[in-house]
Amino acid sequence: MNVRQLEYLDALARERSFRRAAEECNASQPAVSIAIAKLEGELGLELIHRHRREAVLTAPGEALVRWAREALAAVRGLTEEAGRFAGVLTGRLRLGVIPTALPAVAGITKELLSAHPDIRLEIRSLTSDEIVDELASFRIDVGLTYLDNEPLGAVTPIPVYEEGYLYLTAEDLPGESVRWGDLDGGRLCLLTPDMQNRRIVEAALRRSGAEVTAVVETNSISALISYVRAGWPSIVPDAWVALYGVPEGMSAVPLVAPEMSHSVGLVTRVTDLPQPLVKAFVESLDPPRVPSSP
Amino acid sequence: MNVRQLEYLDALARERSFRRAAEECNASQPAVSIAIAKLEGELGLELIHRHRREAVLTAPGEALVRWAREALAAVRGLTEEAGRFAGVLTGRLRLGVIPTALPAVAGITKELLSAHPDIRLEIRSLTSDEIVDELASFRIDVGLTYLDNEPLGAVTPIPVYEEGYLYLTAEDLPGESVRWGDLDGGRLCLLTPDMQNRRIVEAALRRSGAEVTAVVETNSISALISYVRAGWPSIVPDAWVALYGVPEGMSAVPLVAPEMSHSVGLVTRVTDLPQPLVKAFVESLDPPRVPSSP
DNA sequence: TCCGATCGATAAGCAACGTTTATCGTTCTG
DNA sequence: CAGAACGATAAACGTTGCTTATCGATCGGA
Repeated sequence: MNVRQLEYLDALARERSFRRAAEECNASQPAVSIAIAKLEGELGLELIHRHRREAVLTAPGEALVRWAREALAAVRGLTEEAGRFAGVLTGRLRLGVIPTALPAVAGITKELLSAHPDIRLEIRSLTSDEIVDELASFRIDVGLTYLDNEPLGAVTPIPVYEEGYLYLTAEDLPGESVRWGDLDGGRLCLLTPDMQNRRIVEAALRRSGAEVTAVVETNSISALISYVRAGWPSIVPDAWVALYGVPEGMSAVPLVAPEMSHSVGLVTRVTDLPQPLVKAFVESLDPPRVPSSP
Repeated sequence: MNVRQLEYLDALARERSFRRAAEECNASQPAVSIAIAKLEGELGLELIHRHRREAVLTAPGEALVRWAREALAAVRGLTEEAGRFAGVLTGRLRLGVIPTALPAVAGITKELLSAHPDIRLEIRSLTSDEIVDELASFRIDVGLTYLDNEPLGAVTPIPVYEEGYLYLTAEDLPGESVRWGDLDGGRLCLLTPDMQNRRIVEAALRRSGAEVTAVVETNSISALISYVRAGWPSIVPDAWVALYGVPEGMSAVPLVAPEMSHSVGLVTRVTDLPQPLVKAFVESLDPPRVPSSP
């Protein structure tokens, strides 16, 4: 049994292709073929259906890859810990982020990167559900998501900042703020219902008795803002405005009555042996940062 | 990085000797020397103080061996799982047992062994503290210990049987039972105070206001019973009597007022990915067994 | 139905690795 | 001071894992 075999198996499970798995591991396709065949021989099991066009794991393969990932995570932990002792933290920290928190991610990770220049970051935009999944299967190390809204999996939450909500429109607004109730009857552009931010907004509107029409739904906040320019107002997280500023010709005012906010923060796997990179990341947040423009 | 290197490191940490570590891994001493040197080279760290006579881990070594054990446990899990799918559960299940529960261990594991003849058992007599330690450092897989008395570590408890207490003496006893209070002023032979059973007995005596003299203290229950023969009564767990029967010329009666019992059971590491061998063991306990003579 | 693309398995050659036995220098012990 | 035990080193050897090149099989589109 070899660590390399486990890496191949993991990549194979993820990519469903010998070629792509080999590429991901910086190896040749036969290397993966042979290594997996040898692993199957050692274990006396078929791990992969080879007759199909798509390389799909068998039931045993599916079960075993979980252990492989567990082992690989430990090996990664070992390597990171070694780097820590050698004075330089190295390795790739894989971060899953919900779309609405993406503008905040640079501010949050700034300290970590400057303190440990050898760390590489991998940022992936994921839904909150995907974050829980990928954490559990060791495909990301840390998630950045809502902490207080919907049930999380078996994760350790670390609050980072409070997300507030702004009303963004192309009109000139008279006041300093808008009440949720004022939006009643409005025609808005909102995120798609599969995104948690949309569900948060819906709940706030419902609580204040406002009914709105979602004229446009999108899962991209950039698209959202472009629709605001085109005339449909929207509700956006304040972090986005902090990053881009208020676009020319638009106004952004806080939504009040009530002034709502939701806690956004990191989630990590629960473990009694924390990954050094993750530990360094969390410690670099001290004192807790709020998102700010660069 | 190689699984074999991690095995060597683990064995080295345990044995504090290159030679013994090599022996434990069925390898030659230079194999271990070279592998560790190579690992140190890869990580850029000194893992072991070599100048001393005793090979002792450095601080980084101590930290890294924890990750190594984590990885090795996952590899073991993978192997066991593979065996499960192949139809035969194989591997060694390492069981740590408090001395007073030793007579029960055969009864508890009987089902597992007959259901899976390829499983090998390793039974080690440990104190309850050691059980928690060795579980955490992956040196045993399951513990058999008291569940309800003193704080356990981060373990999952599974009750197995209730341990009751008998008064064992070489005299003829008139009644069917003895009250704890009746022992006041007695001269007994008891286990040493570092054993949890002794602390349980002390607490029971204190509660019923009885004061006794521990004429002989021992950490071996066999020695205890030999002293009973020699004339000093004692208090023994009922499991021992169930195994050996009441020795010739002695009497054993339950201690009552109150009739006390303590829960004895298995403890396992908390994990969301249970070891197949451990899982099979726990499932083999269904329905819960009580210790019985063979 | 056939051609081309893509997939994974196989073959052959090669370099690197892990292991062994034998031996050396050092350190603790009686 | 002699002997034993320890770990490092050297040399030799078999194995492993990797590469490139190629094959047979399968799927999709004209």
